[in-house]
Amino acid sequence: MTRKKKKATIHDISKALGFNSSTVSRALNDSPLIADKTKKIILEKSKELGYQRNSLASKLRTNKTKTIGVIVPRIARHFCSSVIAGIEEMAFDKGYDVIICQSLETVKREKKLLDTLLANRVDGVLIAISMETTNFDHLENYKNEGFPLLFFDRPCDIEGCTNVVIDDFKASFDATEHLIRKGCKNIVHFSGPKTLALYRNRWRGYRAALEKNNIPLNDNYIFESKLMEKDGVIGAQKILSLPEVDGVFSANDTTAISAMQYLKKNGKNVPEDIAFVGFNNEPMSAVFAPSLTTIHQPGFEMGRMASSLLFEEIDGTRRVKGDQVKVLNPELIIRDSTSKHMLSESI
Amino acid sequence: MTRKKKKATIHDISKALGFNSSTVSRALNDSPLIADKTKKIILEKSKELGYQRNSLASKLRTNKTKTIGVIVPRIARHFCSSVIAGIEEMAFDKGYDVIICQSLETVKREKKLLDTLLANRVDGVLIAISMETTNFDHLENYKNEGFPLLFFDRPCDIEGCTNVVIDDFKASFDATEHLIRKGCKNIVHFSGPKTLALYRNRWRGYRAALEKNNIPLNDNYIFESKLMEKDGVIGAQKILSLPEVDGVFSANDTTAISAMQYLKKNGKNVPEDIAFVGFNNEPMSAVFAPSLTTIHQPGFEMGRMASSLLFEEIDGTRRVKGDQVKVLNPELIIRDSTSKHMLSESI
DNA sequence: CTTAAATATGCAATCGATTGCATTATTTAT
DNA sequence: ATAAATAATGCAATCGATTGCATATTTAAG
Repeated sequence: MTRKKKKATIHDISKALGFNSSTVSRALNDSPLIADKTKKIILEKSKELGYQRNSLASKLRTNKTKTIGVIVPRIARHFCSSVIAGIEEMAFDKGYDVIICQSLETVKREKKLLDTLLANRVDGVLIAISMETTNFDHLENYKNEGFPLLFFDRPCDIEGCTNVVIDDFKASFDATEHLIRKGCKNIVHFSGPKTLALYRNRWRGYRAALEKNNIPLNDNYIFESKLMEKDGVIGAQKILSLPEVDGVFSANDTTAISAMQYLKKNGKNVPEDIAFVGFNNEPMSAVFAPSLTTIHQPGFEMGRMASSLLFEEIDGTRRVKGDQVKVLNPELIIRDSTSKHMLSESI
Repeated sequence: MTRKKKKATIHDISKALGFNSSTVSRALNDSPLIADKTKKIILEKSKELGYQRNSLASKLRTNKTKTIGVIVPRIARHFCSSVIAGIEEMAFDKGYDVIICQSLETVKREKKLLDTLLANRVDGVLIAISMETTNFDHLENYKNEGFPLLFFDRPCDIEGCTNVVIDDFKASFDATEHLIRKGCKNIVHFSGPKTLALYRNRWRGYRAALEKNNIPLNDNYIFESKLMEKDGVIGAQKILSLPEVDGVFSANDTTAISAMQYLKKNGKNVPEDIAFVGFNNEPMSAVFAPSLTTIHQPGFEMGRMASSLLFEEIDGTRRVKGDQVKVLNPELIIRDSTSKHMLSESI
């Protein structure tokens, strides 16, 4: 009873009507070769039989899957899901399907997913590599098969690949300078793994802002971690032992908030004692008290941009030589966590 | 140069070695029919040629895709992504691939996604239906094809389908009674669309708790909406015109927090003037001040449970007659938004 | 040293849709 | 009215892997 019904095929339609299956196929694809009258008959029969194209067969034959793969570290991450939203919108317009996967920040899963996508012959892949990914062989191999591969958010220097990123350097520069303008002199930076270009760039932006404002660099002020919640607590503890610290620029919001919570519990006031700037503009950052000044990344736009570039590559409109980089502009969102020292503001 | 390389097939291996392609196929599938010596030779050659199975061909031939589809309203939602995490873990163990899709709460997309999954001949589908879904024909049709279909979170009464849900009634009952114990007498309920069984159950739980405690029901206290952020603002405005209200049980956290923000801005104190209980245990609920008392749903567990039931159905271990329901237990997480009136606590 | 049994490999059909080329039916032009 | 052009349909190969059955090879048993 719940036995899997055999689904109708073009051959069933063909037999039922006396047309050849090639005619049926063409009719269902609305080919101009087929007479309108015939199309109508075939379409009706196909509805009657509950026909539905077997994509597997079609994809096998045509060697085109009209499907792209997307690998993100974690789909629950607000930024990732905005990018996905952008990708899906664009893909929908172009008639592509999207397979979404999460690497959970591990290379092992990343490799496996890439293999699966390849086995399913997706037409191209969009990827934000995992934090663990320091060796790029699997990505290069994939690229060498001749399939379009495009990096977003976390850039990667592979011949023939496009990178779509935001200007992390500028964003971090602005964020840090904002702290400086608010009067901060001793600014800690919560950095992610420097193996990722993205975190290196944020770190560079931070340093550049200090240098430009003649504030000496202090290596003790750089806390490198995976930027998880617990790393915020660890960071806050370190800060408590550095009483001169009056500002923090964190490379993500989660860690910033976790640190602020810990500091608040331990008698420090934000922003009066220590000002905070985060990165990512997570929903919780607007809701936390004090609300967190942070960098908004145009995730949705990035998704649209990345996918449209990928589609151009797939249909041959665009050829990538060397490596190409598209840079999107982030935006500093000023909130309460940096509202101190209004006096020293230039406005 | 970036030309798509033709990928090696079993026939290439077969030609290169002089074995028949069927032997190659069996060898690559580690069939006991093939001599170990031969397997080794074939495996080596396949590596040399960079062979990778064409899943499309394999799936077409075997009529088994080893892939399941998951449709959720929105992958960014914390609860959804925990369910997905649970599903992926289980699927990984069983050697299944997972295609994740989001309906964005629209029936139109839901239908389209179901079609696409069907066209790709997934072995089964897990779905949390969209808020708009009041007509179940597309789901029944899918089910009638004889494919396993399983509902989670948002139950749906279709012959032969299993539902995996949490006990919304009990959770809401507990949540409401918690407010009552804290001394609330005039409790508003933010409800979702009553077309969804889930929200009906939460509403029933709320009513039952009031009845049990001899608190009169008041229809003016039921605010029905789609539970978006803006609905929290609307709810808060209504509350301001009902000065006797001293508690709110919201069917989700987002709306609760948005309402609390608005009330705070307008001079009301939470929990002193109005206590709040939410639903879902979103990350931001722990971080908002005051932190929100809420219902935690075991999303991860639900994902594991739902997918393992689906796999049993796929491999025929389990047969579903009528409709089967698995109920998981939610947990009340008590935080600051209900910390008033400690005196009246029984403890 | 046969014969039966067991092991290893090959052959060919199959899954369902697509498509180049061939064929037939219908128009159009002369 | 007939040749030429155009439109509509059919034939058969193809995509790549799998698998029931047939065949060949080896091993074991008598």
